[in-house]
Amino acid sequence: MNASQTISLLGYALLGLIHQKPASGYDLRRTFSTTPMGSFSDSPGAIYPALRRLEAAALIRGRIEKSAGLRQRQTFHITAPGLAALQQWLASPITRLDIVRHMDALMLRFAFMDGVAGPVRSHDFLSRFAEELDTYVQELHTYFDPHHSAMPLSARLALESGIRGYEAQRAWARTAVVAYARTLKGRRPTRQRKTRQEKRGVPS
Amino acid sequence: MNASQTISLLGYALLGLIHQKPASGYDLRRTFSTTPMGSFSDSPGAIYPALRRLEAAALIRGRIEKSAGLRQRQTFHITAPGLAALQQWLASPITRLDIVRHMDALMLRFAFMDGVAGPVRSHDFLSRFAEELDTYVQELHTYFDPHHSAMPLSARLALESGIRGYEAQRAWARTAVVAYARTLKGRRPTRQRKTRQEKRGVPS
DNA sequence: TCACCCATGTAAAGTGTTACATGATTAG
DNA sequence: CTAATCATGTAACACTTTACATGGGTGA
Repeated sequence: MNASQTISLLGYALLGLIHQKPASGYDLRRTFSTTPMGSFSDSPGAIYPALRRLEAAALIRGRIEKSAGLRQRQTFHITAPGLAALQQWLASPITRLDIVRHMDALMLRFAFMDGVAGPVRSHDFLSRFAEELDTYVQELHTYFDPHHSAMPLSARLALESGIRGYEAQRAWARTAVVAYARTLKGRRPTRQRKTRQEKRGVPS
Repeated sequence: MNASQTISLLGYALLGLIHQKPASGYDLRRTFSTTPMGSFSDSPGAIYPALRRLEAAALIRGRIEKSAGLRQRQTFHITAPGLAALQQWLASPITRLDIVRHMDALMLRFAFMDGVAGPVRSHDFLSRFAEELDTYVQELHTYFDPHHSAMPLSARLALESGIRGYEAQRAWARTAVVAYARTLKGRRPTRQRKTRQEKRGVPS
């Protein structure tokens, strides 16, 4: 509830994973080193301090387990304020800045969205995402068209690569919106109908 | 030549831009705020200290200009060691880690490559890039195939988005390799033939 | 005169990187 | 016995972010 606390992207990644399933620091490190979440560093110097920050903010709580004869192991669980922080983060609007410089954060938010906020929110997020991508792609084109002939070949190609990347994201978002629309089959109230999310998907 | 100095990605971006054309801090800020290089922050708190670090390392040199009646303005030029550092950076191998976590750095390197190292190097870089992408895309698929059915829809889609993105990059790289091959028309010695780069493109 | 653009900077705070350290258990 | 894996941590360092500060010139 403390208004001044900020949470880094790594912090949200940890919070989201712990929400899916309680985990130790070591578990989280392994998630980062063995799954496509590998865009996060698995270094202990990043993860353990981040966990301590989350715990200090009361967003997670650790329980020491001495089950096997191994070294003590602390499993973290999410708290009510932790879940609230996660939901608030997922609900924040998509800005141009997010598109230009924080695509990774947007994708992370979306990855957690079904389990935390439900498929209706996921669908809404995707439509907004596609819209925002659309305007940015147009922006890139209006820069590219008059400038491209004066650029070195590699610079021009690099810019094209970026544009292609954003276009691919947009195409993906559009098909994903359709996938959700099919899943949410027909009736769908104006906004949402109680978030019942545990209905499908989430094994937790 | 100091072996211990490290240069941040922002530092290389500045170095590369200054190599293309001498510029002041303000010029560089405007490049970041008005072109697709906007993935870098245009905040003075990042740029001016970075410029001072580069200058302290003797990679760039600033000349004060008082041309118009405006406030003093310092234009930075690249030095011989600066160009060497840039070339060394561009020549460094493409690693898996680059693909997973530093795609932005790879694209930046490529954007500068024609002007600094010549089109032959650009072509070689792209082939290596496509190869490395290929193995990573396969890696992602071998993770995705057994896991996707157990993932929440949004998580699965987020992963698919990542895979699509890498595949788009790969497709782009392949067409770009062809574009270079056409440009380098026919004869092309085993390695390189003197780097003559000013032949085409670079307006500088 | 007021606001805005040019142009450069500083200071505090927080975070990630790198490298090192510790100690128990298990497989060969 | 040795190496690898489990499991957690600390310390130094450099970097980016954010916010503030300064001061001249220009257009309304």
